[in-house]
Amino acid sequence: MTAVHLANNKDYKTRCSLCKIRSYSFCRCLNDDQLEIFSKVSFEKKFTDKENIFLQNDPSTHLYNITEGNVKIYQLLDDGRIQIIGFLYPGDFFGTYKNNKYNYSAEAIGNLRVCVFDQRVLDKYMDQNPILAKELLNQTSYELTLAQDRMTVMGRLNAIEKIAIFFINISNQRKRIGWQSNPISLSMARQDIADYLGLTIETVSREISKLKTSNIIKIISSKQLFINDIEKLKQISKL
Amino acid sequence: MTAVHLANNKDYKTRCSLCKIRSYSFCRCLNDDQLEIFSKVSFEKKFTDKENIFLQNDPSTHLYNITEGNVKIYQLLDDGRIQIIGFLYPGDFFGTYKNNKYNYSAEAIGNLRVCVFDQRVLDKYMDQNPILAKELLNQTSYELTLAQDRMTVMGRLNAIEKIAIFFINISNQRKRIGWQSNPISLSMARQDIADYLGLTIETVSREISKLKTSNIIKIISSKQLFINDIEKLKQISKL
DNA sequence: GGAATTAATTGATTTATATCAATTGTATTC
DNA sequence: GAATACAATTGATATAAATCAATTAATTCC
Repeated sequence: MTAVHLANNKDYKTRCSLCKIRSYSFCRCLNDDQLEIFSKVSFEKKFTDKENIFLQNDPSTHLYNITEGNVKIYQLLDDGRIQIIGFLYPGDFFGTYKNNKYNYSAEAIGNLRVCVFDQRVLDKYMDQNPILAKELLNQTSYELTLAQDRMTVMGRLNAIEKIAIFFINISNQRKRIGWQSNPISLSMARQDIADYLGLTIETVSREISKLKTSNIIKIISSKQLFINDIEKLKQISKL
Repeated sequence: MTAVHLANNKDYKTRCSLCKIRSYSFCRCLNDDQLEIFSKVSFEKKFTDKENIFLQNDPSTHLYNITEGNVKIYQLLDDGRIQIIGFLYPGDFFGTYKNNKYNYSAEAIGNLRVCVFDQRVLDKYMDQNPILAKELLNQTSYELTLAQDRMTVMGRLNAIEKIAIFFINISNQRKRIGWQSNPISLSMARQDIADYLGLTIETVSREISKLKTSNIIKIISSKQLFINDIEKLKQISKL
């Protein structure tokens, strides 16, 4: 088959056209013809649990889009202190669209499938497809508002308030991708929650226990919990 | 003069073509012809010290670009706690490019001049000028990396480390716009520094005093200080 | 399925920062 | 230029969260 033949054949299935999470992803803005080309400027890659996708300060060459699994992005200090910047889900993108080095390290949580884009190729592609540039701008702007909200959480909320908003956010995240919002599952370890909220594992554990004792949540298992009183939880979170 | 006449007359000066901070601003990506049109989709507005440009949760209609002066953007909690998200300088933009409401309040520090863009008009303009969409994406991506760095500062650095990195950032910011990097001026009050770093005014004051006692900085006046030992300051900041 | 390993919880104590309070320093105003 | 108001510093104490330590719970692996 020639390239022209491929482009004209409506039945031919590209990787993109088969993609299940496309409607949650930045590439949703592209039509079938655009997608045809788009699937040629990207490729798929797999990672396993705890595998690094890239490290902070590595020369940044690619942008990644999650198609399956979860990713943890984090920054490390010389003395070993860690700050988890975010937990990412299918449809989320990470890496960098431009800049010269990655601003954080990225690690797979469980089995992971990502769509990989070469920065320069993506950049060129956008010149022909302003709609994609606008969509990426949209998504990045939204990411920025989330990051700004998190500054307030990190700077001004106390431990119990941080935990409360963390649970509410997970619940909302589930709703957003069409899952039931209530029994929520904590895919990450307690230490990861601590490193995400700027607390210690002991404080996280204690505050969760307090929420349990006051019957606001019910611990099904250490990684699975039921929110008994969402209103009280919202009230505690202050946001 | 007709519109055609205007567009062809190279001597005609639009507001944009006279703008002094354009080279530091997202509109630097536009050529003269594009700028001609661009200056018609924006207008100028002035604010005085402590005046609000907009409040958090106001319906978001405009994007602002600072041409002169400084802006403080912040989030408020019901109980009065405040988190300053950022201090903005000429060339910085704020507000929102899309979304339905502003994610923070914005207030003028001193006399302020801004360039105001209607969201919808800007959005349409980008369809014709992908270069502008890409430039805004670039800038927003960069903003996002700064916000991510700040998560680590807020979540994992202690008071003295926060103050150190704050001073270093101001020094770098000055370099970036071509000012001398050393005697730095703190245009904001101690309380604002505290609200920016997630500390109290007393802690900020004490930590600054410690840096003075250990001769790392020299206080010229409460709003003007000289960095004696930038290396030691960097070392403290951990970043 | 029991031993070994790792993760999470709970307790005791310390510590960094907040809070409360007073003082000093710096503008502003008449 | 004294009087007033506001901003910044310094001191004493309280407290939320960290640290250190032990125990319990949940996985992993022969």
